[in-house]
Amino acid sequence: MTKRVTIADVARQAGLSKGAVSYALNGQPGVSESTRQRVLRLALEMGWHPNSAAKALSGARSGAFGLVLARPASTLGVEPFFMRLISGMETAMASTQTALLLQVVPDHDAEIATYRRWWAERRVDGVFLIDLCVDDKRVPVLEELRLPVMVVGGPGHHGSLAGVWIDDASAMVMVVEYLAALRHRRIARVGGVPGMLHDELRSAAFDSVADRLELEWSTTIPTDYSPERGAQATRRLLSGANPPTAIIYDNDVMAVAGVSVAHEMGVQVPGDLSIMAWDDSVLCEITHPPLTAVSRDITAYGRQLAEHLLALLNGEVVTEVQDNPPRLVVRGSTARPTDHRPAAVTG
Amino acid sequence: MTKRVTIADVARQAGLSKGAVSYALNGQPGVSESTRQRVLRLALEMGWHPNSAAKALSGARSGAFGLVLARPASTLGVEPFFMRLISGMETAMASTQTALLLQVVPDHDAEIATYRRWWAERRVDGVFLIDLCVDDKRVPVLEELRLPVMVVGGPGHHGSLAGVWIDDASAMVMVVEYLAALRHRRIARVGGVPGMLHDELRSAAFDSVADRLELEWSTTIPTDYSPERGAQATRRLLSGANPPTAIIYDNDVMAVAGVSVAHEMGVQVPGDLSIMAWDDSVLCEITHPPLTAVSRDITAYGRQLAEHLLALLNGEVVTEVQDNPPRLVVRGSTARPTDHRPAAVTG
DNA sequence: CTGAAAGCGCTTACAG
DNA sequence: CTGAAAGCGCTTACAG
Repeated sequence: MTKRVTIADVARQAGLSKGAVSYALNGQPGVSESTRQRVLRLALEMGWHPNSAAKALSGARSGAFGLVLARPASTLGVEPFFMRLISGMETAMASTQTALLLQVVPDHDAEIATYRRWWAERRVDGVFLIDLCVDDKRVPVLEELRLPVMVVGGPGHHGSLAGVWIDDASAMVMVVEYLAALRHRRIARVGGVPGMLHDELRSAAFDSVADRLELEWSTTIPTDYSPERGAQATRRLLSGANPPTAIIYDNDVMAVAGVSVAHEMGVQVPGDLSIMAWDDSVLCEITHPPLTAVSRDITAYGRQLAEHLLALLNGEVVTEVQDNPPRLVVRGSTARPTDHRPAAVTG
Repeated sequence: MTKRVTIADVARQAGLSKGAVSYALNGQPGVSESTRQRVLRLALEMGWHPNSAAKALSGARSGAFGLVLARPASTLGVEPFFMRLISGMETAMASTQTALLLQVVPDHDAEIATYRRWWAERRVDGVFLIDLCVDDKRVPVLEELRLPVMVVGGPGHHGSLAGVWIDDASAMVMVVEYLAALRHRRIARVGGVPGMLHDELRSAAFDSVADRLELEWSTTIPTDYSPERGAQATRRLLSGANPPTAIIYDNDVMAVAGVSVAHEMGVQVPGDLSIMAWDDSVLCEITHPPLTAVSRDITAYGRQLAEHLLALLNGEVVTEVQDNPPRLVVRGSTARPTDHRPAAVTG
């Protein structure tokens, strides 16, 4: 096991040419079924694996997909989202021996430079584009490079690139309707980064449903998804003269931070304040009270994305695919608000 | 930008042979300084990047390090540890254009198969070995493959492989001494998976310091690092006749779960129960009360590991390196225990 | 200091 | 159905 087995070794052992062995191994026509079986068995016995560099150089695929994360290292570890997404992707990629190349960079310019380098180096067969923004400058670059891309997000705003999206807007409607049904009339949202598409979509949906349901009051406070900013937003909301009775947080970590702030300020959850987290995770289950959350199957989403990128490489036409809609998981952090004032609005 | 620039293009443009250009580009002797500068400038202008497959095939490095994570997808996202480690590694790797190949597998057998495949495919120049166990069966395989390896852990138990370790044993002594100084005499530990080296080291250190300090009582409950098991262990500990006054958790997520269980059971933190988390993270800061924790600079650790793996590839001798020791970050979850019984042990 | 040539291990037309 | 050969884009002895 100290020397690597090449296709020439297998060919010699089989008494065939390298070309014939290659055809047999790759399921190409031009070789009899019995020969193919014999070669396959022999390659397995001899412990042959294709040299990935040789394979890539001779025009085949590099056998890797790329994922660039342009978030600060500090934020990265916090949300379970990424690791879930990655492990979902790998589930689908494992069957085709495709590896995942991961790169962490500081910003979108460095991300674009990475795509250009990967393209020139022929490093990857395709990439996943994450954290899609409105007017995203990465999109035209990827279109120009003609690198196969699967966008994590949408709908729309990714030009001619393919993508898989989850319907956050409908989920937001569901969430607000749920809170309204509990008789909440003052609902706040601790949002994400304006300009990021999913944040814009959630904001727009939130505003429109608040309008339609004729809520007494509603507002969105933008954040950078960090627990610090989530806590700060919560303090600001709760110290107003007429605080909200429910807050929707754009991620799990900020929601947990929100619960802590409520505790600190002596605000009862869910008695005085209902709290909702957007992405469900184990964090939502272990806090006290456990958090009602919008749950998306991130692992399945990752799998979908990888499967569609593989399909794209196989020449299938993929444009915009919708993944399963989020579900509402009701736990202990949401309830009908305690009435401190005379009922006015509700009939 | 639609056609990739090769070394032949650069050579033609420069009026040199491909060999000369290669020497110039790689800083090899055999080319004048002025020629080298001219070639370098030209390559940059033309947007040349080496085709990674060609480079790897002609005997050079593949330009990638591999990391296999053999943990279930469910556990993966939860601990911020991995993403921090990874982003630290990438910091060091970015300067040498080395990419990180990430693979998630179900168990150690699949992990070993991945190493064998990567070796045969010449996919990676080296790998990081994580979650080191006592009598780890991955170690002899990697020794046999002669693949450059940097072990994340130790000390010892990794044969002839190189590794970087953090002194968890001393940290455990520091932690227990701190709790003992607060007059805790009944200390429990919610540990990790027996057989994993760092768990064994922490357990041994815990037992020995408990012994030396003549604690009234001490115990370790093993878990799988999941919050469920952490919560379960906490319930068991707190419902005993004579519960501990302090619990040390082997990760942040279980510590947070422990706080929730205490809340549920009406146990005051830190009045009735002091809680300590092993790896500090933003989770420890956002809970109420914020958690006292053992803090390790995971990003720096990742950087160290990558730097040493690069050094190993450059022919430097690396055996066993010790990284900075952990620090104790005192927050609100630890305090002197409220005395419910007549003082007996302390003078 | 420079150029021509072989070779890395595959794939893929092209003849037989 | 099979074999001999060229080629992918680099690196690296080997001559000059």
